[in-house]
Amino acid sequence: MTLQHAAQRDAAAGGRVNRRAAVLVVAAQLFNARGYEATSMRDIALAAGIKAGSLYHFFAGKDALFAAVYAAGVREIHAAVEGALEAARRRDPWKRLQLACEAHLAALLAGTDFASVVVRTLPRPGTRLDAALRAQRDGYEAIFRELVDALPLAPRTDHQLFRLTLLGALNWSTTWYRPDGRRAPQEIARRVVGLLRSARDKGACE
Amino acid sequence: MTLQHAAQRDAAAGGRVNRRAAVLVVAAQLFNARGYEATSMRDIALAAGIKAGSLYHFFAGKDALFAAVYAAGVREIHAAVEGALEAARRRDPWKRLQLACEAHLAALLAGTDFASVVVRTLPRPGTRLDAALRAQRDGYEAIFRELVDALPLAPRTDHQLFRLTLLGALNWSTTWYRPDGRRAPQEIARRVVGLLRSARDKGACE
Amino acid sequence: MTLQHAAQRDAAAGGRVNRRAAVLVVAAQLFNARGYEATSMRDIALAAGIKAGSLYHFFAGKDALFAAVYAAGVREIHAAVEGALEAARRRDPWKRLQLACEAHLAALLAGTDFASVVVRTLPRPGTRLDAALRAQRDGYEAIFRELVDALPLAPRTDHQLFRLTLLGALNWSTTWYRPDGRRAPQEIARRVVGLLRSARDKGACE
Amino acid sequence: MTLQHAAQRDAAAGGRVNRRAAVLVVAAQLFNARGYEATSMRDIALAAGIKAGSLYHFFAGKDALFAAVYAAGVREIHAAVEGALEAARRRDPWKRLQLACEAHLAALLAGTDFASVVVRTLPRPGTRLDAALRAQRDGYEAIFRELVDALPLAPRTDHQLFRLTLLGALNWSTTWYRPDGRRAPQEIARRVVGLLRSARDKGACE
DNA sequence: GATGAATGAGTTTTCATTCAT
DNA sequence: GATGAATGAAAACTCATTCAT
Repeated sequence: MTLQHAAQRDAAAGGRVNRRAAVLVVAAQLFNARGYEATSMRDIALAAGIKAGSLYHFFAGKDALFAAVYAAGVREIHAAVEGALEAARRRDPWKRLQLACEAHLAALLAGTDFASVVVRTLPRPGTRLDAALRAQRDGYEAIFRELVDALPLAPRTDHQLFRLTLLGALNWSTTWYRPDGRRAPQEIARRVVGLLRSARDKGACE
Repeated sequence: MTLQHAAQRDAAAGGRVNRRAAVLVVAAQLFNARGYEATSMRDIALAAGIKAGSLYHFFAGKDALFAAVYAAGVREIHAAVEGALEAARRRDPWKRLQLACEAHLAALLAGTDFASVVVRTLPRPGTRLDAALRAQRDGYEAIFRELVDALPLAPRTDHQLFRLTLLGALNWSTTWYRPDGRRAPQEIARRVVGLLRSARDKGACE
Repeated sequence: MTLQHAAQRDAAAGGRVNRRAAVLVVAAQLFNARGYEATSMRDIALAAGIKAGSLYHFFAGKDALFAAVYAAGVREIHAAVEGALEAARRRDPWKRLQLACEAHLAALLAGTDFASVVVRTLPRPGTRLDAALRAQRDGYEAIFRELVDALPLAPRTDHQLFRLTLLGALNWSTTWYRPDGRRAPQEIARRVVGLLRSARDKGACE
Repeated sequence: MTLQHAAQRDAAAGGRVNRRAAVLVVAAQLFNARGYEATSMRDIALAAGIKAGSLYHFFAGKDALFAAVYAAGVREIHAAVEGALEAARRRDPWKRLQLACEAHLAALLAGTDFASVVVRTLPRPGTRLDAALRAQRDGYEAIFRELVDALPLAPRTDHQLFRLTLLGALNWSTTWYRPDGRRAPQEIARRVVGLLRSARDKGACE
């Protein structure tokens, strides 16, 4: 959001201010639409209105550019979720989880391309890039570890698997969600949490 | 499974038998490990022990080869799930869903590369390839539509979202599952279903 | 003509008789439509209803196949012109030239693809193929040398250039002639000869 | 001419100046010597002293490169003929036609490879390239339409066929002309026009 | 005769990257 | 900062030809 706004402001101002930010924005769009491999540096340069060689003034290479996009994506989701939790500091654990999920999914499905990239453009496993990005993502997911651990779940519930199931269901929605659908991202998130809540916190069945 | 076995048998026999099947197997491995774009026809040919040009005797092009791999994957998962359901024809709906999920996840996480490709190597959206593969997958997912519709879910439950949540959680596990983990695919599947079950069916525990 | 008829007869008879002739026919079509380089042996095989490898039972290679097509074309034009001249043995030289030109142009523009290939698909100069084909064509063009030499042209007329001008004008028509045009090949030929005749044989101007 | 001179000057100067022009020159040579299909981008790059990939900085592809060569050829012939006509504005129609033909044939037979390509390297009919080039050529040939229409030809003479005959005879000479021949291009042109003139214009000799 | 498989050399084209200007 | 030129490596794919069956 921030990045995109900055870029748009610059462009509108005919400004030379933050070319780097503008590059990031179009790169995010393209990576998101076509994937990492299928997006060429030339494509990005063209969309950014500069020449391919100029990209290397801002980023060491394609990997670095992608990493920057990814990092921006993680920051964006992170900020959205933290913001939501900030505003609900005193609510009960389920409500907090629900709000976090709503923010998470809104960022993924209705936010900028930066957020989508994080979930949709998986770095090739095993690469150096992969390790770097994984670290970023893990930092973010720690939030959900805390949120889930705070839930009054039945004993013997596997908290880790609960978290992975929840995030998996949410993240997977990027493969089927269509913006014109009849459910807004927030509602989807609320309902998914609802599916996993039910009798969970009454300690009933395992 | 069949394909891989056939190919290995042939190779072991020093046989000339089914080169096409052997190509499919290594292609599945590579597509799975690196993704579609990052896997070159040369890589596949090299791994298959033939020259790159020879691939075009068996497959019209890279797209066609990928489609064949994908189709084999869908068939494999489909067969596994249908087999499991066949053997449990008289069981209650939740049990049937659980068995289907176990078979689904076992195929994805412990099966051949064909199965994994279906979930992990998403074709670029909008391509002709994408449409073709989507059709194949949709056919398979119809099974789960039936299984979910058969559940005694609380009224006003969104069946579609229930199904998408379940499959999302299962499919997403391909991004975090490690074979050396302490949970077998079947157990993971059982527990995920458990998380979604709980009091869903009017509070009764299985 | 002969070749094509033979091939059609064979095909109609479901016959296995003269596969070679059938290959020649489709090769002529393709060479004519696309040129030598742009026509692949596979294309030819496909159009002939056989597999590419089988072509090599009939022809030593692509060059040989083309040479055979070309030779058939030369023979065809040759036969047409000789036939016309045969039937006009006693006519005056201009009439004989006119009839020859009519036959020549009819073969090129309204005959089989064999004839067109001779004029439209020039072999790459300098190749062995080129030399071979040039010989064939030269044999044929000798006819026109005789016909032109028999004309009562004004003294000091360059007979060779007259012949080259005439044949050039005729042959070049393959680049602009459209079958739906308002002039039939024979009429075109007659008129071209007419343009070159005029006062020629009155000994007037040079 | 201009292009070639520029390129040669650059090369002689060891200059870095106009690589694009140099590429055009060698491309014209090769297209002319071998034809479109038989000339590879590698061949051109090699002859131009650059790597194959570098060609794509100057031309979008092989088609575009050929089109550029062809356009240069048309321009060249066009300029030569217009120049000749310019210098003979007040001459009689037959003389003007003769001068145009001389310029045309000199360009084809003794000019650069650009000019020859126009007549000798026919694009495959039906392709997009074909249509583009045909338009270029048609523009040029309009000159001859005017020149022929200005002739005092006998009534009922088909002007179009007269023009096609003339140009056909001239253009076809590229298939038999050898530079060491005893007739210079201009003389050939003059004589061809002479053959078509004769008593055409009401029996008067020039 | 016929063919399916295979190949080696080739095709056009793309791409991330470098660097002198 | 910016770029035009250049490159080396690689991409997908084609092709004429061979040969065991």
